[in-house]
Amino acid sequence: MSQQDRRLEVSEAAWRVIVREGLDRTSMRAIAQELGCTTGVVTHHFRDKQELILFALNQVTQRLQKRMQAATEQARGVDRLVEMLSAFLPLDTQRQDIVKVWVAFLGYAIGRESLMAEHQQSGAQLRQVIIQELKALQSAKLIRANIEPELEANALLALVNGVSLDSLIQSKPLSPDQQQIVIRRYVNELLSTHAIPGSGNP
Amino acid sequence: MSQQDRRLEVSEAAWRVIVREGLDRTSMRAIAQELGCTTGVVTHHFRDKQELILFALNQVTQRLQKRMQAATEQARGVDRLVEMLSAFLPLDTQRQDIVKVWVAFLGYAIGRESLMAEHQQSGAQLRQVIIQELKALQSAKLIRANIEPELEANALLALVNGVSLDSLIQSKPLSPDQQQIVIRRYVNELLSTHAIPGSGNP
DNA sequence: CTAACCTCATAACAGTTGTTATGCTATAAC
DNA sequence: GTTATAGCATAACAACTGTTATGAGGTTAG
Repeated sequence: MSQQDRRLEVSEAAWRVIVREGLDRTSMRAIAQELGCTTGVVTHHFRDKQELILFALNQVTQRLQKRMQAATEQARGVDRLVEMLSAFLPLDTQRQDIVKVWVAFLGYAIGRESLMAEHQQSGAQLRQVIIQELKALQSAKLIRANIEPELEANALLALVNGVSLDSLIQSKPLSPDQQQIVIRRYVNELLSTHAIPGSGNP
Repeated sequence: MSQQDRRLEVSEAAWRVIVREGLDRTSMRAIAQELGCTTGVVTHHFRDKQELILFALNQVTQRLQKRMQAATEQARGVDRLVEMLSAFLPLDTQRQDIVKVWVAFLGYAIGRESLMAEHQQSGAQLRQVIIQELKALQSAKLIRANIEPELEANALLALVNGVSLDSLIQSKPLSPDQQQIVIRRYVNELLSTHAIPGSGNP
């Protein structure tokens, strides 16, 4: 087993503890115990806890990007945009865990400028991908020309993030079908075949 | 100064520490120091830390509800719905702090069933208010009759939550104007005068 | 005045934290 | 076989945590 794989094992053990017990109770000893080892493993493969936390956080964004990349090659046109956005939705237990870990890290980043910067960086990357996709759809005349991709990219990511949170904080959360309906409803608003209401375009 | 006021003072000191240093670094001693006292004040007015955390969290939801209530009495029709939703947006520094504290608590609630239940409870309350408002707008024939208020309430709250997070995790966050535009764009989709596209209504 | 009480400072407690140093064991190099 | 190194267990460290007990000072009630 390579060193990189061992780091991944530690990181995944950390994930499990975070989801089960919370980030603040995710101590070095708890991670080691989850892995069936002692803290020696953790300290040997990671300089300190901050490096471990950063590694585990990067695993979150890396998996999300991988999922979005996979969705990119699955469909075309507007459907592809919807698929890309759906990659973030907690439609299965795996992605539900990702959301939980992500939220735990986000809350942990409050009051920590450097960690919040990590979130912003990965957020900016995702934003760029969506912007590119929106511009391509505009060129293909599939969505309206009078919308700003930079604004709508934020809006779409906001909606996806919000729907993801919904599964955590709502006692009656949206079903997987409903989650995608909500996304599609907003995307519909961007279609070029779509009637334009009075307000909303200053 | 009444006991209740003193509890509020402690709670507000806790807020400041949370926003500045993060929830996990918000110790009893840090709160006391922020207040200019010792831990004696904190331990005297709160049985233990859990009670303090719960009180501070309830302050978040209470303030949000108060803001929404105030918005309710300010406008009518669809504008009132938009105003109610805008009450949650981080349009000023005060509400930005509320969002930060809220996110910190939400991340803290991961792996803590009881705390997450608190979030779900307040979420359910807000949901009910929005559902009632949507039903009223349906009765007034201001929004379409063929939408499900229960679903759209989740969607609207999801969008609001997502836009709030956007101000934290996006390097180029939406401006206050843009935030409301996004909300209004989705609400427009619900208007009865609005054309209905092919998909999106199963 | 005196006694009760509320408010809070102080100090000590046991437990947990991240970090570090040390040493064991197995594998690989020569 | 000897040596070197990687992988890890173990233990000890100081710092910090929430909690509790004790007592001081000020206010109020009788």
